[in-house]
Amino acid sequence: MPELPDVETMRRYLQATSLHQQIEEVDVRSEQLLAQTAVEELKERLIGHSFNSTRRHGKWLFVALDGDAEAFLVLHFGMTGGLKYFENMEEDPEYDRILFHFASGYHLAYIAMRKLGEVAIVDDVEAFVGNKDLGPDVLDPDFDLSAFKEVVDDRWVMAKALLMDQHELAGIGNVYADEILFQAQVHPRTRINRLSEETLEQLFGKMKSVLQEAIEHQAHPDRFPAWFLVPHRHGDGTCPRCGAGLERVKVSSRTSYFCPNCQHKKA
DNA sequence: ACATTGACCTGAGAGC
DNA sequence: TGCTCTCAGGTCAATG
Repeated sequence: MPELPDVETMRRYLQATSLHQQIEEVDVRSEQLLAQTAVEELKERLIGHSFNSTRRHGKWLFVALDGDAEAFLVLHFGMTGGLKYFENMEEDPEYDRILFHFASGYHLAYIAMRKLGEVAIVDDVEAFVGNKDLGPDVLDPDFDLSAFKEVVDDRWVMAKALLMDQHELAGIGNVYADEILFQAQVHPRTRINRLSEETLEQLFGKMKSVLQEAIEHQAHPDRFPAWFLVPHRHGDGTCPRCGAGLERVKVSSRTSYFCPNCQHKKA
C-alpha cells in the first residue's frame, strides 16, 4: 500500500478530516514505532494542539502543528500502514498502533499491522529529509528531466533498483516501479546506463504520469485504467497490452513482474 | 559500485 | 477444520 500515491492519498485524507481540531489525548499502543521520539514528548507536543497543514516527501507524511515553534508530526507507513478517521470507538480498526483523540469526539488511527513504520516529532522538514538522505520527491515540479539525468549519471545499476532507491528518488516502491517500467517498456534488470536518450526520457515521463494517474484514482488498483499492470501483478497474470503471461524475477530481492514480450532487456 | 541476504514484525493465503 | 509453509506495497546493516 504505502508508496508515493498511497501516501499522497492518505495526506489528502488527513487534510480533509483531521485539521484544526484540538487533540485531547494520544494513545500509543506500540511504542516501538516511535524511533526518535519518546512517548512523553509525543504527548507533550500534541495534546492541546492541533494539526494545521500537511506536506509529503516521497513516502513520508509531515503534519504541521500549531504553536509558537515550528514542529511536525512525521509518519511513515512501512509495508502495511494506513490511517482511519472515525467517530465511534467501536469502529476502531484492527492493528491501530497510535490513536489521536480529538476534542470533537472523533479519532484518527495510525494503523500498522506489521509495525514496520515510524512516527516522530521533528522541528524541520528539510533537515529531516537531509538526515534521512532522501532523494528528490518524484512528483516535485522541480524534479525535471535534467534532474533525473543527473541521478542516472551513467550508472550501472539495474533500472528497477535505481527507481526504488529512496536515496536517489523518493516515493517509488516495488509495485509502482513495476508499473513504471512496464509503461516505459523497460525490462527491470536493464542497466540504467544502457538506455537510449529516448528511452530515458520515456521512463522519466512514465514516472510522473503513472504516479499522477494512480493518485487520481486514490491509489486504488480496482479503479486503474485497463492498460495498467498493477491489477495483473499476481501468479498467473497476463499482460494487459499483448496478453502474454507475465514473468517474475527478483530484483533487489523484491519480486518483479514484467511482460517478456513488451519489456526488452536493451533499450 | 553494485547485488544479495537477513533482521525487524505480524499476519494472510495457499497447500495439505 | 487445522496446521504448516511461503510470501508480503519498506528500510537498514552486513556481506560478497
